[in-house]
Amino acid sequence: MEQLAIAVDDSAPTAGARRKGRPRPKVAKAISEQDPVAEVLVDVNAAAVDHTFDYLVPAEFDSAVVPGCRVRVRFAGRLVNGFVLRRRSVSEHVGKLAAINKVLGPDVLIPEIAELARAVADRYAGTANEVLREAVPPRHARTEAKFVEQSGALLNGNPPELEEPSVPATLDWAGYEDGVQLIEGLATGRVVRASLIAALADSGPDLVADLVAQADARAIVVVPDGADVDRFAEVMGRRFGGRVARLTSDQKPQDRYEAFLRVRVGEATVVVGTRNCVFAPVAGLRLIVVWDDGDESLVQARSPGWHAREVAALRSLENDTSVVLAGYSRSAEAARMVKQRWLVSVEPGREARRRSARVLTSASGRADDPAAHSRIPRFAWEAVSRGVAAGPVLVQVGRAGYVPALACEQCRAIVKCTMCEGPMGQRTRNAGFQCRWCGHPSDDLACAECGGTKFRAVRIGSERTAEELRASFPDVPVIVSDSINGVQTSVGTTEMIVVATVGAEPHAVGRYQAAVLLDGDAQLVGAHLRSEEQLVRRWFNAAALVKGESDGGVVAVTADASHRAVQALVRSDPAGWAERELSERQATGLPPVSRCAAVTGPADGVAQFVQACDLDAGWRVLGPSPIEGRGKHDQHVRCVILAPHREGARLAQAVKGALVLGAGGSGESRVVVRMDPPSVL
DNA sequence: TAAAATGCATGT
DNA sequence: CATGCATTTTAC
Repeated sequence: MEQLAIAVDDSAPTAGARRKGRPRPKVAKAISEQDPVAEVLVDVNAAAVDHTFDYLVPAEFDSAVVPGCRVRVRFAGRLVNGFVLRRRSVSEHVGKLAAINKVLGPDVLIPEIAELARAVADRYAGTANEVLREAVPPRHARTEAKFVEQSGALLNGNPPELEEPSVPATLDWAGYEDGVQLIEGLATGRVVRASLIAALADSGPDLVADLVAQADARAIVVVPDGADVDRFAEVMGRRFGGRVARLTSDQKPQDRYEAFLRVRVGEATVVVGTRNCVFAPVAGLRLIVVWDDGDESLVQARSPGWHAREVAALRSLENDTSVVLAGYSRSAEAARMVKQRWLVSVEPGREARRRSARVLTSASGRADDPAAHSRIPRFAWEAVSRGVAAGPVLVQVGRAGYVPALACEQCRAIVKCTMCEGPMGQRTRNAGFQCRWCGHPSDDLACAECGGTKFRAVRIGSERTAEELRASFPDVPVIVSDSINGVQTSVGTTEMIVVATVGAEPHAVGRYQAAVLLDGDAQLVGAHLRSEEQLVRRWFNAAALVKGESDGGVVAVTADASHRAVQALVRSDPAGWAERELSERQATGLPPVSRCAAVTGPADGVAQFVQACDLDAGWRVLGPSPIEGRGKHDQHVRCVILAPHREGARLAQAVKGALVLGAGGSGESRVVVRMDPPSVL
């Protein structure tokens, strides 16, 4: 083939600097002989440009332009980054091709992840770019240099020597129904997909380490937050040594990129991290574990809002990788997957369940004496008092602060913020009144309904709970772990009372002697679709922090003892609870039985958008209904489109189609579309 | 998304 | 028929 020489405009766009009559110099650049065309996914976030564009490969970059490398290209007049996905001999594009401007480092995006990003974008009606931005951490050139040979490629091809993983399982898997099958299935290299409910007495990291060991120590472990990463990575590190890498969102850019590259070159094959690590390019990946998949931090915050559980499922399908959703409870989604037989259920048998703490409810103790108008009912109080004689005691509360919500003493109306309608409260004992949403302070508060100026607390926060406990147990240290005082990740074995908001419970070394779960009733009535599911999840997570019954471990729940959520805890039966919850959602046709698209924005924009979607006649459209006015978006509405789960792909396609046509609008009239948001209704 | 291209009402 | 602003189209 003759050498291609094409006039290439490679000068940077210098606006205004160009003078008339003197055309910009065009230099003829040599183009690669072999496969001169590169398909580039440009980093421009618009549904309409969510596909590759062809560029010419200058001969000087011939060896560096490989699938998966980052490049800089001229697109629509500006220089943008992009990933090379393929090289080809010819282009289908009829117009002129521009040349790649610059190559930014080695191939960090492996084909498997490029395909996964595409699949995730399709599933969520988003773009591959917005997925890749989080799947591949930002480049850090100095760090990268350490991993790159002179050729400009990652030192690949000669995989590093890895120490053999320690293989044996350390826990009693026979105590789990179908536990042995799970372990053996992994060990023999089969693709297994399971929903694993951990026995409250077993440690999560130990369980997961067993699974990882069976999978050849080629695994990804996704956990909700940084504290979990530390706990899990420590145990993994003990068993798999240098093969473990942490990949979290709170790492500094260098550390994060270094960990990523250690995985990319095959030096690390066990990844423990927060949600983004589900995209880690582990060589020969065998298993993905998602821990506590009901936790909403596993949902990507930005658009398109993918869930690590779903990404893991897609990756498992595309790549024949085993997947285990594990935790002390079971999400409604996991229950659905079990029901569909896509996942097998692995749960503790009778004996294993018996090793957990004893659960006390108001039905199990003596009735309260009438004088007790205290925050903590008598039976729970006794649990604290007995427990704290022997070790740390956890008190789980619903909200942070002193008084999270106030009501007018006369008319009982909840006192709302004059700026944003948010609930007014007090953060600490001596603080003034302040809005919990927007922080707007108010010294002279008056009831909006009747003008009353006397109020009573309708909710009690962590701060005031701690105050009561300090008064009752003057000799015992009481610490608070919440968003105001800071979140404590662990406490020791000494006697103390730990007041923590849900999700902020420190782990106790050697576990708590007792736990008291307050505010359950309040969380059960505010009923959003998922509030009960979240509560059950938090209860089981808290119960797993407590010693077993044989060591005197006690969990006291103050919520209505007849409620099925409480019953699930008493019987230690999260699977049964999830199954029942699922059949209830089945009856109402709500997620996860259906897939949904939530469209939010100004009323006319939302209506136009829904109109523009090519909806199936069988799908349901809920709304538009006004959304809670926080700040200035109070005119906004929301429509929810519901489709049967099996038609989810078509729903995403319909929504994406409208987005591509620009039906999303722009500026003030822009609408936001989310597939399967964690909270509908 | 951001620029370019086209459409369309308004004004001389 | 020019001019400004809105809408649509295109980007390699």
